[in-house]
Parts: sequence; structure tokens; C-alpha cells
Amino acid sequence: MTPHKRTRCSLTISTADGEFLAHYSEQGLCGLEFPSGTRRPGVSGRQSKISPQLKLWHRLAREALEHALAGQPPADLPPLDLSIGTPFQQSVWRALRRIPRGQGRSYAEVARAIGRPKAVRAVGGACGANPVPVLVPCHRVLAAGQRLGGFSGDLNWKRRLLGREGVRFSE
DNA sequence: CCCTAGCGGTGCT
DNA sequence: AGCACCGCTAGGG
Repeated sequence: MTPHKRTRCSLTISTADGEFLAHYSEQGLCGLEFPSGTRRPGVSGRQSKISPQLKLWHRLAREALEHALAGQPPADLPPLDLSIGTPFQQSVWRALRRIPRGQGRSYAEVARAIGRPKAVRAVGGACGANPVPVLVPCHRVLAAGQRLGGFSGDLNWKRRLLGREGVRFSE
């Protein structure tokens, strides 16, 4: 994903899996990018001052990401700014956040959970538009029959995230 | 396994 | 308004 207009500041998060990039708006964390490999070293936004609030949010984001990547129990999240999404997308993202760690749901189950049982494909679209992957766990959504299904970007991330939290799936 | 029809949100024209 | 694109699914060879 790419930082959208709402982004005020972007800060990197170094992990054992590489350097993530977190985007913040006035309202909270509004985006998270997987390590890209092509990122210029040291970029962290053009902000001259980092407010105490932003520092807190970033610390929470870093800790939450580390826990999530390790498949550990969830840590407190910073406030999330998901206002970029359409009402439909936001309702899907809300449903994703209710899937417990270590569990999978099918796209059809998520569609049912938001009261739109036939909007199954659209749920896939909304998952793909998730601006804060990992912390908003779109990777827990599988195709029917616990099959892996798709992922925007590198499907290996989905395998890895599911594997680390012990979700069983078939290819 | 493959193929197909049906599905609904989104983005572009 | 129209249309193509999809992280899908159930049903049928």
C-alpha cells in the first residue's frame, strides 16, 4: 500500500522480518507497509518534531507488530484511523479485528458476519484494501475448505503469519 | 481436476 | 451510466 493524503508522518519499524513503514494521520495509525527492499535507508518522514503523542503511538505500533509477527498474544494497539475506507470496507475491517489470533474464517463467514452473506467476493476486495495489514488481521481470512486463498502482495506473508499463530490451512 | 455462472463493491471512463 | 476487475463459491463434468 501507499501512503494516502491523510498521512501526516511516516516512521519505520525495524523487525527481524525487515523494515516496515507506519503511516500516521491526526487520528492515529492509518497505514502499514510490508518491508519493500527498495526503500531508501533512513527515510522516516520530513517531520522536524515528533509529538509525544506520536511517539506513544509509534511505540505501541512497534510493540504490537513485534508481538503479532511472533504469533504472540495481541498487545495494545495505537488508535487506528481507518476512515479512508468506504462504509462497506470499514465494516469488513471491523469484522477482521474480531477474529481471534490463531483462528481462520472463510470469506463467506466474514460476509455472513457483517450481514451481507452474498457479498463474498466483495469481502475479498475489502481485505485487499486493508491499509493496516498484520494488525488488522486480513491474513486470517481463508477460502472455502481452509484453503489458503489470495493475498495482495506476497502470498508468503500470509503463509508465514498464519503459520506463526498456528492456523491450519491447505494450499 | 477443470469450467462455469452468479455474485457485489470499487474504480475508471 | 456502463464496464471490467477481483484475496469467492457452489455446482457440474
